[in-house]
Amino acid sequence: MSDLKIGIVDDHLLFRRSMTLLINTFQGMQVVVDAENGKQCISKLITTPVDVLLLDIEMPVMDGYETCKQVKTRFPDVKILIVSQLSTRESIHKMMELDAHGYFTKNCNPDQLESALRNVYEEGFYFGLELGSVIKEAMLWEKNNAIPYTTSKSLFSERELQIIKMICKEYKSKEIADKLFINHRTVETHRKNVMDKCNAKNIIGVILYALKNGMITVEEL
Amino acid sequence: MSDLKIGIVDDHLLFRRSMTLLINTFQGMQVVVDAENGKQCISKLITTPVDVLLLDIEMPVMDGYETCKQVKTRFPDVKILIVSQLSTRESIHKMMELDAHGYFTKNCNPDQLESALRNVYEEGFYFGLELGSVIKEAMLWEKNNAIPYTTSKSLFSERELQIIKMICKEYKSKEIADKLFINHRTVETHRKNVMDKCNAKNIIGVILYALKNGMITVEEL
DNA sequence: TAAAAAATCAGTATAAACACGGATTGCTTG
DNA sequence: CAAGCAATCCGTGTTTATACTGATTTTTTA
Repeated sequence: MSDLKIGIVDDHLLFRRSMTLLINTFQGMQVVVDAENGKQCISKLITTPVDVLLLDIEMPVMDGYETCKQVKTRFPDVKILIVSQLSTRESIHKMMELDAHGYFTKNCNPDQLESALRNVYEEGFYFGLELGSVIKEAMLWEKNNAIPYTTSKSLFSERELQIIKMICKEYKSKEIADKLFINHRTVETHRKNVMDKCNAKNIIGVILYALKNGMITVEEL
Repeated sequence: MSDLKIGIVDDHLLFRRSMTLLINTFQGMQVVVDAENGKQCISKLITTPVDVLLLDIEMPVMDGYETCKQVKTRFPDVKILIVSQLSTRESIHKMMELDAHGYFTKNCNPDQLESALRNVYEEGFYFGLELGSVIKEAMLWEKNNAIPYTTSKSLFSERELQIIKMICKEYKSKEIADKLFINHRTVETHRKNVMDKCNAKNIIGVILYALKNGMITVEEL
């Protein structure tokens, strides 16, 4: 049986190189693709096939979410393993929507990485143990258990998040209202609601809350 | 001659382990200390001396700046090499104030890491090549050259940054004024000034500008 | 299908932020 | 020393955001 071919996509060269070294110490695995962003990754995959792709979420040029989508459609056999600093409900849910094959944080144990790569290839999916509580709750939900799924949803609705992002673009309530064709008082209601949701005294608290929890990123603004 | 003893301080286990592997491939180097934060690092250094300490800036519990200070006073022979995602003027200047022995970003080349470790130990300092432009300007300044240092200073003054941080804590101008024993109109003047400095329409623009440029971080808030 | 949540609109009032002026003090620097 | 800048103070007025209410419609979900 030939080696398991691994690809790494991360914007930090040092991380890529040291990870390559680490992975090459694992029996029967070999890193064959190394890209610093999604665009580069896609073009490399055309000439060099991989079995499992290690994909960072936070990247410039083309981020992990977009890359994941494209790889799945263009190279459906490639298993995708998301690597991230974030372990929020939101980012995990977002990944599940994308139907990636695994997820673990940079805090994970090297042994976990080895099993992650194997599991993803052999069984098709892997979850880092450090995400246990989140996964447990999701499974309980699947079993129609007492813990309702709604409690684990994103704190903000899509609309609210949209408005928060526009506030970050320095738009005033009136301007946002005009762009969304709604009343400016509605925008103000949304502002009030999101402030209540995260116990913020003003909208700045909401923005920083969203940033801390990865609902929005500095890069996208 | 015995091996160069290296210590790694970073909150990401995976990064520490893979870096350890990478460094151990370098001739005459060995990682002997591995800590996930400044506190743990200090206690480990008491029993296990190192020659060079790889120090991450962004960490919970005790960050890189504080750790650097403490290591320098308690273990003056240890050379400190800062590893960071940031390569802003501010963070570099901050490091220079702390009198660390080297600085490079996580984007650097593995070969650079090897030379960094050697240079730091043998010559006492190292700068990553990717910081070239910043260093060049700093050197030109030292030579009393045409490029004035003031043009490369942080956009915001210390006072302004202090106030921006307090705004992020959801304090109102009046509350900030009370805490700093100044007039609330003065705080408003500061708000106006920083908005002008980065062409922001409101204070939210200033906060996001500061975040984008690493003057403040989501973690510290 | 009934209940819950999200999205919408709105009145009244106050508080806070921002705009545009101007000014003084002290410190650094060419 | 003159110029520049940071930090401080302030008056006047407008705009925006927030507080405290209440409500309807549509969508989602249990």
